Amino acid sequence: MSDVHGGENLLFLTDEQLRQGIEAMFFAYRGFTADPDRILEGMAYGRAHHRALHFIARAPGTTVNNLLAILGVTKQSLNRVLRTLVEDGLVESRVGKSDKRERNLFLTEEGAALERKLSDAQRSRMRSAYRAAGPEAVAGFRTVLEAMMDGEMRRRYLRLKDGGS
Amino acid sequence: MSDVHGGENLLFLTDEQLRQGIEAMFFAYRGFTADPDRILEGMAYGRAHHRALHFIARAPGTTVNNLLAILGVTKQSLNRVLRTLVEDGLVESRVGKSDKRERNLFLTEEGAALERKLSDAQRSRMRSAYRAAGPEAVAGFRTVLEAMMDGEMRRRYLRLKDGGS
DNA sequence: TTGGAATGTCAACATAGCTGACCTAGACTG
DNA sequence: CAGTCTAGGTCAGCTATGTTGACATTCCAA
Repeated sequence: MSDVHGGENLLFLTDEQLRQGIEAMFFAYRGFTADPDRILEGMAYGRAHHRALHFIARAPGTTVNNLLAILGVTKQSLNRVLRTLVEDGLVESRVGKSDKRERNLFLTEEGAALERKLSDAQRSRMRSAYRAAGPEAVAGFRTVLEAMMDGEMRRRYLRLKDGGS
Repeated sequence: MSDVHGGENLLFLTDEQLRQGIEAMFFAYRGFTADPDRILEGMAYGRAHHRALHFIARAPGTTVNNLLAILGVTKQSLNRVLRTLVEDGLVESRVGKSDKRERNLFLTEEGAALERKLSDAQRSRMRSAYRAAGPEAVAGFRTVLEAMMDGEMRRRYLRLKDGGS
């Protein structure tokens, strides 16, 4: 009965607290995407293109299937995005070496340049937020985000994070 | 010069660390929206309806203009959503008392029921994440999210958070 | 050699955002 | 009171991004 009023771990989790977390997530995500969106507006690209560029930059040579799973969209949807990126010379799609059914995706110079531009903008905001909040807050931030992911996505995230490819 | 190698606050912010934060945000947001999305799929509603319901529940009697500013969409876009919610009897739109040009928005019983269902699902995930991460991580999470918002959105968020309406 | 997996393509559609134009009603101001 | 501004609604049309379903191609593996 030492936990009768819940202690930190329960008292803490009022609906109001949770709702504030939900709203914080909503407003913060808007900030999170605002800068790349601004860069992309006017170009014929959107967030979907940004995401594709990001993960190709992150894991050069990744396959379409892998990208599909990371992004969680249908292949038709991804394909439309990928096609425009390939047509515009930002992404190169090479037939797989060991398995020729696969396509390995790479950024061209131009693609890498755009990715860097988007990435820089997004990192810059993240850097400000991290600096303003301090190292301990950042650790907590990461911990909560990880706990919020779906199991499958968490596995992918962790693999990217400390695996590499 | 005591900060010559940056101390915790700089060393910390390698591009790799920042990228991990970006990816964590991406994957976590997917989890964050997954449960309400699942509930709404099949109904004729989507995330836009969820957001409208949420903020009307949060600030009953809010005006269209206020909602517009919070959601950051055009009135045409919001109107389409609001119209279906009113037609379906989930939201009530009352002519303003002091200013009859305004419309004050309220949830009906039915609207409140759906909002609760969506909200419960989303809170439930948030609660698990908070519990798993612990109170200190939660505080850090909130701090970083606040720092990540655009100025205008941060003001709105804080007003909602400790103002009430 | 046949079955199945990986990839790509076409068509059709839904959702949710956008712009621009235009309307009414009501409020405010000279 | 006339004129202008504000809140809201609506119409038309566009874009980006997602969805299904159907189907072709390529090629690995049992």
